[in-house]
Amino acid sequence: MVTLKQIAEELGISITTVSKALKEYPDVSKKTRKLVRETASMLNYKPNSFAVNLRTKESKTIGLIIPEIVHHFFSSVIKGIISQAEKKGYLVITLQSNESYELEKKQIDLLLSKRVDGILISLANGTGDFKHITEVIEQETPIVMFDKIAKTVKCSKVIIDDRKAAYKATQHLINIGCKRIAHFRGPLLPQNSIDRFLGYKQALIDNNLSYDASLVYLLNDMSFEEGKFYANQLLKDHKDVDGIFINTDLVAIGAISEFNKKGIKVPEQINVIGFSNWFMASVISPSLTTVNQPGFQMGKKAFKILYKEIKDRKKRKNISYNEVILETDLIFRDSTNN
Amino acid sequence: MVTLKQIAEELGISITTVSKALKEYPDVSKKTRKLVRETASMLNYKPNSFAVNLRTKESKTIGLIIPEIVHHFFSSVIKGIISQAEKKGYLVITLQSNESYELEKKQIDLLLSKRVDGILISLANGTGDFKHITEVIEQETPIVMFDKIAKTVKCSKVIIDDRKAAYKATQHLINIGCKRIAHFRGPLLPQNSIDRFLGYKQALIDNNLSYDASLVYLLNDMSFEEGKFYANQLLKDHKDVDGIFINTDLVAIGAISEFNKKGIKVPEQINVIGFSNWFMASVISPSLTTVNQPGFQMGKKAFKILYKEIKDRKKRKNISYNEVILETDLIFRDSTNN
DNA sequence: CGGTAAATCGAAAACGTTTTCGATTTATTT
DNA sequence: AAATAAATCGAAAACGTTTTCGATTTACCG
Repeated sequence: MVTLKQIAEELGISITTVSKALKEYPDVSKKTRKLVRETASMLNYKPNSFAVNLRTKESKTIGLIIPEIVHHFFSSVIKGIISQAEKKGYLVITLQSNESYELEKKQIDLLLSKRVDGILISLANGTGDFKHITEVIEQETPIVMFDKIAKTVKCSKVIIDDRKAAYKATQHLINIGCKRIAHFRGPLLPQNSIDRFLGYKQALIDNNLSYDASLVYLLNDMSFEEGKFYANQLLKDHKDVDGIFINTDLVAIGAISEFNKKGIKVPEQINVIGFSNWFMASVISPSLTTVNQPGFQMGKKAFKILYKEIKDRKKRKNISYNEVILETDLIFRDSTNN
Repeated sequence: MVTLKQIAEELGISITTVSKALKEYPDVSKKTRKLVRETASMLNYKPNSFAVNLRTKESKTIGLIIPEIVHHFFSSVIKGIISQAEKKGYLVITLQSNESYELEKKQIDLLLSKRVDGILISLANGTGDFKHITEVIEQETPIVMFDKIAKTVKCSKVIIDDRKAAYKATQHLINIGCKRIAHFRGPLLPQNSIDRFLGYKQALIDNNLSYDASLVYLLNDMSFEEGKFYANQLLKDHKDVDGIFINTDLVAIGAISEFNKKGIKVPEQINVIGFSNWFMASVISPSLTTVNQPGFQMGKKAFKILYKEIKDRKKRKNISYNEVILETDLIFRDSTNN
């Protein structure tokens, strides 16, 4: 591997001058600059990033912690982050917390000890304690949370308004004439499940439809099978239900599949709205009306904010936390009688 | 940030001894070892990885280049790689080539200049020239290719036998009585499309079914819409087709969706087999018979091989290239009349 | 041509670690 | 107690870069 020293020796000048020539310092003549440039590219010189990192105290690398990689929404976020990072010359180290608080903590430590320039994180469902996050902030390493966040932690965030989105979805069900609307909700953590539930409830109340707790089903693993199971359960419990707002598309698809099997017509007998706009939502039949969750944009935005914080910290500007709420919209398809 | 120097000063001993005490060197007494350990953890010492990298010339980081992150198969591979890498103390920098040869080349350069310890890559569809890969090998940076590989390049590889898998799928169609079997094939690159086509063709020939080129449709973007389009086309061109082997699940799902729409019964009138076993294959109706492509395992295996090469190179052992072919199996579902 | 200003260069320190090898201390043996 | 062996320590170089600041050279002006 060729170093500055070798170029210097080749030309009989000092390492200093070589270094400066390669990075537009004003105190090196055009002649030697050109010379250095030429021999550098001739020898195929590549700066040793280990040395650069040590010297400049930054690695142009950020860490990313995601609960689950194999997931349409999250992989879209990853793509957004990576694409934006690459534009700014940053690389992304990705880790998966597997929805485990313990792993998440270890991974934060790992990233800090690798001295990444910043961290992007979407919290694991099980995470209820945030000391590992606040420690990052105290260490002055920029961090921004996205999607699954901790409201109480003071740092930048990029989210959607789950409550509002759920409200709009439920409102749509009401607008098209539903009177008895069920909800398949997610677990008690993360916050998103709660917010979607609250949006659902609020929409009912605001439209003078009585809120009936027995119409709300608490799911655990949010799987296709669970969708089928609770769809079946719902049919047993409440014959009069004419609409459901479901926490996530996969479950909604399970439910629709069960309805199809049982001969219940969607949307004629039951209107179904999902959440996320997974790719397959457009592909099943009937296609699924759902809330579009802009993963790619969320990733881009999250990186942009992190980038700004990294730059500000470098300039010793006092950083101000940013909280961005991305717009969601309802995608109208065939599972609702629009 | 606390350094070895600070610990040394704190205890009035040399940096050398501190360093040695922290890494099980035999020439430091148990007493001082204990002392150093204690103050290190008290001061929350974390070795500066930039310095460690510079000194040891390795970063415990590998690079990963993937054509497309938002993709069930590839995200499974990523997950496999990251999970395995973490076990061995390696971090993974992920880049997306977007199926572009030019980007792929740049990203290889980027990773090399970051001095990753090794590279994992699945080639972009457009990549027909492999100089950027052979350069990596010449630079003595371990590299292993997976899934979309270059057969002519001498390095370790992890793949499935696309040809065999396609053969088995087609054979199944024949076994259940299909006489006129169509094929929706992928573009001329990557090699995988070719191999799947060849497996299809071979199965026909081996079973004394004449190969009819007009039953093979060449797709471009492998999308849901294309699946619908060519399913429609097929119905117009060939009324007698009773089975299709389709290059990838998404297209197969498009085709089934079109058949459903047109009132063509699957599998009664047409048997359909896909490829990949995407998650949604089990979710549509009828559920899709398909070839299971073990992404997670592929990721794990690819990292394991890379890891071995990294270790071997460090020990200056002469490395031998490894070519692993993972088993695939046919998942029998409702789109074929089994 | 002398003197000043501007342009150009390089020595050296610093980043924080690892590791070699020689020095010193302690323990063991005769 | 002297000699030897074993245990313990530390100085210093090295990894390759960046950057400060002083030194040297060149250009410019009167």
